[in-house]
Parts: sequence; structure tokens; C-alpha cells
Amino acid sequence: MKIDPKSPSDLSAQIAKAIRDAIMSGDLLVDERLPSEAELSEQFKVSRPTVREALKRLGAQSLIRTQRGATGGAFVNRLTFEDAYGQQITTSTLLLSMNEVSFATACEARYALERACAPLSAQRRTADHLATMRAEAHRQSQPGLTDEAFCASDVAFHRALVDAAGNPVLSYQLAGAVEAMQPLMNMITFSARSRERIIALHSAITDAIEAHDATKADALLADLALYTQELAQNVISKREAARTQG
Amino acid sequence: MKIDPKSPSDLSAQIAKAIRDAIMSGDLLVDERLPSEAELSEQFKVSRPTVREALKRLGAQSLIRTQRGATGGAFVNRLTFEDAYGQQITTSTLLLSMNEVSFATACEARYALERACAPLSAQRRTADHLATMRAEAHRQSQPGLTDEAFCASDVAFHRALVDAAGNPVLSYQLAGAVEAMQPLMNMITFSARSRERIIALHSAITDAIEAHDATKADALLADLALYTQELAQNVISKREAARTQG
DNA sequence: GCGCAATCATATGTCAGACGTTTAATTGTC
DNA sequence: GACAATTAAACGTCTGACATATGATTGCGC
Repeated sequence: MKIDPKSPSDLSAQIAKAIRDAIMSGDLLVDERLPSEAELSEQFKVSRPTVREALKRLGAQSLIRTQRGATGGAFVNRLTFEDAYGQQITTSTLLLSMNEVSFATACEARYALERACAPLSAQRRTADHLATMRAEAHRQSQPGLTDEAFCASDVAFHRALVDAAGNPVLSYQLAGAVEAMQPLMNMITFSARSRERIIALHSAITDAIEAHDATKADALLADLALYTQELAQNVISKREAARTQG
Repeated sequence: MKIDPKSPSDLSAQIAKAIRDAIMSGDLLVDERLPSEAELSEQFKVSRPTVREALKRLGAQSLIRTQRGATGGAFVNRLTFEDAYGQQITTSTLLLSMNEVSFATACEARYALERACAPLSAQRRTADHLATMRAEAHRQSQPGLTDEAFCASDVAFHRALVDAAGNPVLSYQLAGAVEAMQPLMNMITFSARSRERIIALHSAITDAIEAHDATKADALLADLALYTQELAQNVISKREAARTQG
């Protein structure tokens, strides 16, 4: 765990990298305590503020946690699925909003991923998952629901569908993809008729999953993907028309 | 953009959160310059080192970049797909290594995701993608290749397969999933015979993709998934036997 | 007037030393 | 032996300063 003393700049970045590498390579184990800030500053021959900046970098990635007090210090953090979700959502959301990713591209990715776990979900779904899916579908049918609330419920529905696959790694991957899309989804205004159709599809998907019918679930998801794209296309072409006219 | 002055601890975390929220909500636009560290420390009524710790946190997430000199400062960073890849790989790798995720679970997730983009790849693949896939398959057939090099080539092959779908969002999602699995894959020792079979599958997959045959590609990927699981199972049961005996 | 070099202003990067706060272990007393 | 006070270790923050990079400005020579 050493740094290059020649490059005068970015010392804190180098230190962060050295520690990160030590963690990722397994030299530092989970819950192991790092040397105190004072000791690290001696080891690396830098000042304590510099060490602190490095530690904050690692903290931002949930690689370490810090604890105050006599037996405190920096500890290698066990990265939980929840931590990872949060980071993935932040990253994915920014990625989509900053890179002019088209709705079509994002939507295609989302449904491709969801269809990937549909067979597993159909196979392993529990009563709990089915109940959540039905509850969300029912919520979506309530009148007076704002578009945002409708979208949020939509995300919850799909989240349950993904969780039904019983594979935490898949859930983690898809949580980011689906949640990051919500800002894009929110731009769609759902008419009463379009909601009705989406809800019908949600119900049918739930039925298929309950019946362990992977093929049908897949087909319904394909329909839903197509319909979502269609709705978005309407919004986009209307905007285009308004711009041309105005 | 304010912080709570009542809680005495974690000031830098609060400041980081305030700025992060401003970026994610769109209050701060891409390439916009943040106030200088001195100005921020005035605004938030904290010292400069505290502000700096907050900025380093944001830098670690690639939310900002800093530049020295007269017109320097902190700028809202345009998160590139490459930045996002890097972070996702780091996060996914640690998640898998720290949470006793079974090989079976990770492998299932990986192949489920890959099969999700096989239809798109079959539809859109270019000559470039096919060339890369064939080149990697060929590399895998060379004698004397270490298991690590074989795995790395395997990752490159699958990466090309995913990129062939022509959807950067999918590529981003899958890059993390596939690359993060490499440490787990590396535990498998590939015999000459198992390599041969994997390479045959890789070639067949490439053929199917070239022929725009999504169904066949999907079936072959399913075979590959099964075979990979089988190989891993062998390793695991051998270890088990060794432990029982020793 | 124009080009080039020296200077300056600004902002980040780093350092040193200090004080406050939290927390657990130790010590001392009843 | 149990409980309270003290102590020590470590992080969290502050102040002030110097170093360094870099664009802008100024001034000089031509």
C-alpha cells in the first residue's frame, strides 16, 4: 500500500486508490479496522487533512464507515445490497439525464432486462409477490391518482415482478435500471384509457406469473413495452407539432 | 442549498448531500461552475477543509470534477458511460465478494441478463461485433493460455455480444454484471476438454448471431449457462470432498 | 499597433497545529 | 462488587499559512 511521492498533486486520490485496491484485492477484510488517521498520515507522509479527504472519497462509495470515540476509526464496510442499490440508482439516474438517452433506448433496455427475469419469476413467485403485484395494480385503478403516483406504483409493481425471481443479484441490477427510468416515465401523461390498458396488462402479467406461465408473461411484457413506447411516441410527436406550430 | 447547523457532526456529509441534490434536481447544470471553496465555506458557515471533504465525496462519485488555476474550481461533471461502467464494476465486484453470493446465483443472473439482449444482438450485430467475437473465440483456443487469460477473453467475448445489441444502457448494465463475475469465474479451472466445449458454444453463438437467429442464440446461451454451472459444481464438490477427507 | 514575456490574481492542493466531541476503558470510591 | 468519575484515543472541525497551477493582465520592445 504505497503511493507515488513524485506526482505532487492529487495525493488524496492516490491514497484513496491505494486503500481501495487493498480492499478490493482482499488485503483488507470486511470489518477490519484501518490505521488511525494520524497513523495513515505518517505512513503516507502526508498531513491528516489529506488523509481525511481520501477517507471521505472511500466513504462516499460505501467502502468504509467511520466511528468516533476511543475504539473508533475507519472500518472496511460490508457493502450491503441496499447500499449498492442506492449508488446504482444515483449513477443510472444521472447517466440517463445527462446523456440525452432517448426514451426508446432506455425503455428497450428496461423491458429487455425485465423479460430476462420473467421466466424465473414465473417459476419461483411466492404468494407475497403476487399480493404486492395485485395491490399495486389495484392502486393504479383508483381515480384521482396523479401521473407521478401512477408511475411510482408502476415502478413498485415491476419491482415486485423482479424480486419474484428470487435472485438478489438480478434485483440489484434491475432496481437501478427501473428506478432510474422513472424521471423519463414521468414525462408521459396517462389518459384514463391508457391507464386502463396498462392495468389490464399488469393484471394479466400477474395471472401469468401465478400460473407459472413464463411464455405468456414474456409476451405480455413485450406488449407492455410496445404500448409504453407508443405512448411516449405520442407525447414526443405532440411536442414536435407544438414546436413547429409555435 | 442549505444545511442543518444544529447537528454538529457530519457537516461535510450534509454539504455533499445538499450539492448532490442540487445536481440531481437540475438546479446545477452540466459544466456549471460551483462557487469557489472559499465562497462555499462562507455560504455554509464552515471551514474550507470541511467544504473540501464534501467536494471529494462528490468527486468520488464522478458528480464533479475540479480544475486548478485562475479559472479553475469545481464543475458539475457530465457523467459518461465510461465513468458509470467503472463505478458499477467496483460496486458489483465488492457486492459479490462481500456477501457470500453463491456462484449459482451470480451465474444465473449473468446469463439471464445476457439472454435478454441476445434477440437485439441477433438483429443489430455489425461485422465489427462478429469479428471481435470470433477473434476472442480464437484466442481461447490457443494452447498455454492461463485460466485467468481464458476468463478475460471470455468476458471480452460476452462484452462484444452485449455491445452488439446497440443499446448503451444495456451495455452499461451488463458490463458491471459480467465483469464483476470474473473473480468468481476465475476460481474455475478449465480443463482442455471443457475449454473445447465452451469454445464450440462460443462459435455456435457467433454463427447464430450472424444468421440473425435469436432463438438459436438464446438456446445456446442457455446451454452455456448450464455447462458453466456444471463446471463450478464440480469444483465445489471436489473442494467439499477434500475438506471432508482432510 | 502588435507580439511576446513577465507579472499578477485566483483557485485548488497541501501542511501544521490546535481545540472540541464522542466513546470506551480504566480507575477509584462506597 | 457495583457504580461514578477520570482518562485516553480517535474522529470532526477550525484557523492560518504556504505551494502550485493557470488564465488574465500588464508592460516592454519592436
